[in-house]
Amino acid sequence: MKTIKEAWKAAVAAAVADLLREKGADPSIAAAVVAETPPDASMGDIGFPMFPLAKPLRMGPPQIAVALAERMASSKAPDGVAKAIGPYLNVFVDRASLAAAVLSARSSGEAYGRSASLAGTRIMMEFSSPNTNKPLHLGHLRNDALGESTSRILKANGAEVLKINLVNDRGVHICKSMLSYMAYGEGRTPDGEGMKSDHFVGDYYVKFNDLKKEDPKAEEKAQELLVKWEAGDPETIALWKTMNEWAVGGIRKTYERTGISFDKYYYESQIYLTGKEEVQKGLASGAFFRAPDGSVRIDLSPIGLEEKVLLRKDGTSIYMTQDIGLAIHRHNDWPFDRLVYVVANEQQYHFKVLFHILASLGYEWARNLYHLSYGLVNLPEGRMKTREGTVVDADTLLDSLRELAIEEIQAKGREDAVGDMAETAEKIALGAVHYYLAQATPAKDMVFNPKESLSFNGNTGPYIQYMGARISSLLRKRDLGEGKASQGTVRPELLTAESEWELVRLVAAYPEAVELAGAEYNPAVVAAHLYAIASAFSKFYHDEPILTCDDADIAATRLALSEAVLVVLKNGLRLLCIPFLEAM
RNA sequence: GCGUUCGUAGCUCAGCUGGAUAGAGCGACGGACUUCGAAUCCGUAGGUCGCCGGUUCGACUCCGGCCGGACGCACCA
Repeated sequence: MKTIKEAWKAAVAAAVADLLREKGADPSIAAAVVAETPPDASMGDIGFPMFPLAKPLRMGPPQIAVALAERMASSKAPDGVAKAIGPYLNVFVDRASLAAAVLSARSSGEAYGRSASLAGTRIMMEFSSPNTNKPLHLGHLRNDALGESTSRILKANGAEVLKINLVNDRGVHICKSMLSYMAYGEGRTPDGEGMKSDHFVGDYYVKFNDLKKEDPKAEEKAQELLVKWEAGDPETIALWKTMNEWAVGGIRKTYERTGISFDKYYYESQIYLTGKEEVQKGLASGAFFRAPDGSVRIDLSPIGLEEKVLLRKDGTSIYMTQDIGLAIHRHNDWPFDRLVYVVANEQQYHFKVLFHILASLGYEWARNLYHLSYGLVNLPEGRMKTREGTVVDADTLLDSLRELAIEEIQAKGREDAVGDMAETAEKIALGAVHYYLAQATPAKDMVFNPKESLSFNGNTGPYIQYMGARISSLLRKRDLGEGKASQGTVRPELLTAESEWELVRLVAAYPEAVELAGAEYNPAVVAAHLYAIASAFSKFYHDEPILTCDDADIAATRLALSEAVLVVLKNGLRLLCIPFLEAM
């Protein structure tokens, strides 16, 4: 579709340039013609507004459209016709040729929707970044889904992507769960208690609140424990290691469950001291300065901010120091063209400053750092709060969604048709969550309504999965010899119904959606497109007989269209980390 | 106070980067299964796109100012 659009755009621009020359106007403005999509297929497939040409041509937009339509009719144009519709010049592309192109998507398989728009670009994606004192919650699920699916989308556009996870495994919050375990643990283990290990650790972190009530010095003691940890106290390190293994082990299980993976893990405990040297270098080069109190700072007035401390007067580093060192360290590990940080929008200031600092140090690649900022996930009752116990934990959420999916399968009596019911239910649950998270624009805060995501109706992941399952069912039946499709010939020109044409257009436009999603780091673009296709297919399926069609050629062609739709659904769902289901 | 960001149907979200009558889903109401899977489809109701100006042939979209919410403005991470 893209190439067709561009061919028409070039043809229209050429005709406009001719017209401008005839009228003695500057022909160079013809290059600025814009191609858009008319609101309704009955108005054409590509639209060119004539308004901007009115002044230079000293003609009304409708007359310009007419003049151009005549000119294009006699000249050599791509397949299709251009018509004047009011102040627009609209192109009706040749349906048979576009349909033929769309049906060929079947043989492209997984390659359909890939582009080379980012070929040769190395992109490092940092996401998830869990703390090792508690299990993942709903907010992490948004981060993970955004990071993983954006990575897949970038790869689909030809980029080489390295996914990395920075585990926050040190600090006073980690010490709190350790202190709490020292007080209440009595040598218990996750295995002994039959608990998922990250939840086990998380429970002790929560119990720290009890500890504070019993022991007013608990906060102080946590600080002291951190000092012991930094000093390398063997007993402290041993407990820290044990509890971290529990936490990280459990978190990794959740990643496996949700289909998230990383190419490389970084641990904060191993790198939190890096960056000091870089700050010293910056001091030497004059990018930073030493304040009267002895601390090292940077003047941020060039970006409209004040000063930022980079090294304390005692020479110890802070969060920013660490991130400076880490970015440089990573670029040495794997020289990237771009580095994308998937981090909540509350850290916008941090990244703005970080990027400026790295640029001040003279790193060329610092210009291609990007903070993929996303909003909070709230509940209908308001914000999730650890203290109030309103945090929706990821495993529990998936468990309850799975239970609901099982109930639904049972209610429809599809236990046998589905095969492994537990596995199917799990995939539906994952589809529900990942789609719900994907369909919202990343930058915005969103409300997660558990009840709504469970409904499996309307604009949801399961709805899209369902359309995939229906098409799969048609293909199974065809393979079993049902219907006449296998005796017919696929003839693209037979796709004449409006619902068929709508599907052709949407399948044809899918690669552009993937490209746009990549350019914007926005999986919601793919989600919206998939829903549009699923919805259009549902209408088509309802209105037109496919397998049961009497005409063998029509049956074969409609089935071929369904297969093309299936290719898009499969490819698109994969980009969104939503499992595809043959049956549900 | 300053900065960033968001404000579209009762609720949850789209709106192709400035174009044609502002769209979906949920919820409400009313229809469609002896026929390829009804986890579906069709219809009705519901909007001064927060408010006021500006730029433009044209603004939900860009600019300015208000109003309202969120998040920042650490020698915490």
